[in-house]
Amino acid sequence: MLDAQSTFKAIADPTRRAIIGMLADKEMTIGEVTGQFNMSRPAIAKHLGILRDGGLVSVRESGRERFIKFEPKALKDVEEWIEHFSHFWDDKLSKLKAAVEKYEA
Amino acid sequence: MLDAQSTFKAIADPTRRAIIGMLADKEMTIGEVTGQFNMSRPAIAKHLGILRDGGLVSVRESGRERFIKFEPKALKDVEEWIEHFSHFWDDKLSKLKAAVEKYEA
DNA sequence: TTGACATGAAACCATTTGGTTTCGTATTAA
DNA sequence: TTAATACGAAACCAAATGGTTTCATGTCAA
Repeated sequence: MLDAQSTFKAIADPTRRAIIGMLADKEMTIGEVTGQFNMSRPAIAKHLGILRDGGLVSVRESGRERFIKFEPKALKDVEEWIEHFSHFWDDKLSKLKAAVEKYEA
Repeated sequence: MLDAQSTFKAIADPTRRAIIGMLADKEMTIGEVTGQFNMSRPAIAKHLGILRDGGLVSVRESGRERFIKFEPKALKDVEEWIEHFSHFWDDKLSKLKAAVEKYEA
């Protein structure tokens, strides 16, 4: 069902945000991700599990490896929540952008 | 110093996101906010403290009351982190928007 | 086929989180 | 002046969080 809560929880941790940043560039195995942190593999695996619960990554198994891939949709959902408040910092230019969006739709 | 971490932590809780939603409309006292939840006042006061740590609200004292006000800047910071990944769902139209933004700047 | 590799899973631990109740203290209203 | 109001602060608690170590298992390579 991918509820928003699990996504917000997932991005609340700095290690997990760093992982997302790495995975945005390319798929990585759990071992490769672990190599980027001073932390045990099980700890990283737990973080990846939470990221998956939050819909932020998917897993592809290949032999004994697991390739982790960034899934942007969940992040887009968070962005849309924030957009509810964007009129606070939106100016006229941003309203133009919104109009353009509407035109496209 | 308003580090991003405290802001991400602040919005990770559903009660706190609900509080933000209410405060977007108008300033409220701690008692008023509490009245909207089935939760004790100290619990709400703690949430408000975390929101303040995250830069999401400010407090104005007036007599025995504390008026809580939504502060959008911190949310904008979160949005900007997400924007780092927006090219995943951006299409050509969004690139136009980006171009317009650049033109303005 | 044997050993190294990549991972899952479980048990465990300290700290943080999200809540409570209780009590103290200004401030306002009657 | 007295009582109710709006809040802060402290003590406390259960559960969640973020980490560890240990062990088991399937897969690949020599």
